[in-house]
Amino acid sequence: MKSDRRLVLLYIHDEVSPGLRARGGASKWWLGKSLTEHARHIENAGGHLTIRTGATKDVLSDVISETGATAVFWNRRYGGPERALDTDLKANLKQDNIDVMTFNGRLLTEPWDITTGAGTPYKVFTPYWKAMKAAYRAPDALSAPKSLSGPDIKGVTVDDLGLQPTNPDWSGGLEETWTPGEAGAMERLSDFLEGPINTYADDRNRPDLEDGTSRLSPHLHFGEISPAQIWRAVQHGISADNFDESNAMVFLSELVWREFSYVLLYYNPDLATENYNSDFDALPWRKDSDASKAWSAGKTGYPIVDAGMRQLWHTGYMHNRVRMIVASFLTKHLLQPWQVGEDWFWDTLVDADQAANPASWQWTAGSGADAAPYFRVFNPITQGQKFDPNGTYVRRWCPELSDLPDKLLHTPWEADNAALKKAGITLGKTYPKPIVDHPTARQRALDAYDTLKEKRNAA
DNA sequence: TTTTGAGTTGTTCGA
DNA sequence: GTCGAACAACTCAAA
Repeated sequence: MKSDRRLVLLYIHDEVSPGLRARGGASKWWLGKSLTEHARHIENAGGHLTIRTGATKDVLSDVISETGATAVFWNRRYGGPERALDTDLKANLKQDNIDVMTFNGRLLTEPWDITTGAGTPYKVFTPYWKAMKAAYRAPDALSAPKSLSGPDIKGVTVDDLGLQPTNPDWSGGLEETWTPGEAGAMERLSDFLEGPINTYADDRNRPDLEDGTSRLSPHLHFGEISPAQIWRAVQHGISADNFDESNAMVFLSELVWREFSYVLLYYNPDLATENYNSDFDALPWRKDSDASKAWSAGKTGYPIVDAGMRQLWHTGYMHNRVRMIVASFLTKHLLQPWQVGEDWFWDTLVDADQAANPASWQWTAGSGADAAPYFRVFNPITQGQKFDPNGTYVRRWCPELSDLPDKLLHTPWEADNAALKKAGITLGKTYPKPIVDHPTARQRALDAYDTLKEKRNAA
């Protein structure tokens, strides 16, 4: 690029173009923090981030006429409505003789790059993962531009976007949990690489451990760190013998699950609303808003489930193991449509992602790609005992159960009156009775899922 | 074209 | 307490 060319750094806050899914509350909070950080970073480098609101098409055309810009650059998006908008935008700009260049800033590879031998997109994770390992080499990092000078055109402030919650401000727990922005992301990565990566294969399943997982998902989602950076850092560590290779590869495989979700989204734009496997259209969900309300409020009476839902509400995050447990509980024990859970997560997760969130919900429900077999119904009691063996996680998020002995912590309904009294618990008052009986609910789920089999056989 | 082996994360039951 | 088998059948991916 010629050195006399100047750059307008522009963020368009577009809430009006058709088809876009409105951001959830937790996502808005993170976005606001992240934009503030990003703007500060750019100011420090001598540049300026311009923020505008409105339809992307209109904003861009204004900015082009104000500045005389001759080219526009952006990173590609993969959701259906986003692709339609971007394709249209590109065509219009080209018609006006504006150069357009788009880049992959979000993924390791484009969703269409890695295909089966037959040229079709992968639908099973393991062969996709093998192909990715064989094909992908992280590019070397480019150095940051020396100067970011550009015209300082008018825009709005981050505050003007109204992204922070007020009345009530529920963001305290998020605030104390996260450091949005590139610096926070880099710190998370280096902390993770300094130790936890070497025990990742087992410890990633332990919600009671503070550092079992990387917790990079929201940073990845908002582009504060790229999967290529992570891949490169991990590969370097493996080559230098700094990391235990098998543990490190499990971590990379999780990064590739994220890629796989984007393949699914790219080829299935309705991923967040429609069953990937349409057989599931016939599944007799129960529509029970009391049940789903108890679930989202963390009042099911199953401690590991409630702990997870409260961690989510408080911090905008839930440990991955617990996500599977609560998702299985909602879709199987309570037989609520997976979309109900997907929606709730969309609103409350700081890492809510249009590919990973629906892909994971569908995986758990059984309707997704490479999904869990229908008879796999997580037992919320044994999962709690296995992965939160000392009850640290449950005690943290359900403090009203704290004084129960470890042995009863995941089954408070089995405590006798003396034990309950000693722990200061009144079931049904200070902590709910189980909303469903596990064996009964499990059987009900298996029966409901069995009807799909019958329908298939009849067809 | 046909065949073959395999497929994220579990639970329960009975020996 | 531990261990292996059953829980289904289907689709995918590659040979």
